[in-house]
Amino acid sequence: MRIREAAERSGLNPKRVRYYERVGLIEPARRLDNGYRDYDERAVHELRFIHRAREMGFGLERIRRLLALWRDRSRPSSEVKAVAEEQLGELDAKIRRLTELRENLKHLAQCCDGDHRPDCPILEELSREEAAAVEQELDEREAG
Amino acid sequence: MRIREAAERSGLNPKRVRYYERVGLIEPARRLDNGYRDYDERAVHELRFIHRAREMGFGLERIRRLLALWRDRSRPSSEVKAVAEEQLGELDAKIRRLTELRENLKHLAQCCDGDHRPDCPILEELSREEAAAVEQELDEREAG
DNA sequence: GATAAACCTTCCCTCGATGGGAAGGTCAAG
DNA sequence: CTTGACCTTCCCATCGAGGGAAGGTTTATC
Repeated sequence: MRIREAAERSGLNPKRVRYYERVGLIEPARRLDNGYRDYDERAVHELRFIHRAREMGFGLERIRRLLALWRDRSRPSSEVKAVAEEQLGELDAKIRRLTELRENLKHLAQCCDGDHRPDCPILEELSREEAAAVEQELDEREAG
Repeated sequence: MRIREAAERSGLNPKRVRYYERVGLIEPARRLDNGYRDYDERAVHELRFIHRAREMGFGLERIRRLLALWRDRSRPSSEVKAVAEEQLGELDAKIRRLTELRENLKHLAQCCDGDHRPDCPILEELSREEAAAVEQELDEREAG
């Protein structure tokens, strides 16, 4: 099976498959006489695993660890769960940050009339002179 | 005022200031005789504006538009609001996506015993043989 | 046997928004 | 005169790909 078929059957495309090989996520494929990569069912399974893990939002480093655990038939499920908890922690952090940004911006946007006049609390907020800048400067003078 | 001071007073660092200049977010700075960039208070105000907009989560292209509106004293606030609404839409989409990922993964992790045994619903989910793959293949055969 | 198409290969560039660091110029204090 | 703190430009790395060039192979069709 050449790369296109392996890619299609795992939900990927050839570029991504080559990329995953290049970064060492999968073993370098065997080559046919003409230099083409040659895949078997086992490889397709691994590629599908990677595809699904990407869909679930895992980064490639985390997928690398999940693959190692998957291959190890005697893994303790606690280790898999640990990877998942890490991922969950990251997701939580990102969601929290984005939600803060959203709430903040939503508030400002609600306060903006959105008419033909130039006054806008959003721009005012962005250009506000702030005590923080002064504090920062003081901090740095003292530290230096 | 040289770049370090301008950067500090706007909450940035010199690298970012040069970068913003390079991508055309700010005008190229005047140069001193020795080639050093020279900034005034107005430049610091712009840099601070950019810094705060970044903190609020805006990307540089959106900031470019906000800067243009900020400079235009006769802007209608509706245009500023429109930029903010775009940003809000993006934030919402990202949050929705991340929340879906989180709920899905949280569910799987809860179902995982997390003990010394190898059985794990997370790995099972990732390696599950799926009708979807077959369907996709069929779709593509038909299309081709 | 020619030709076109659909593949395959490697290689490099692009994205966003920086950070790191090299190599070299400038300036003030000790 | 040297040290150190600046400044300059330049290139490389990140993450996870996609785009596309340049060139080789195979398959189908005429």
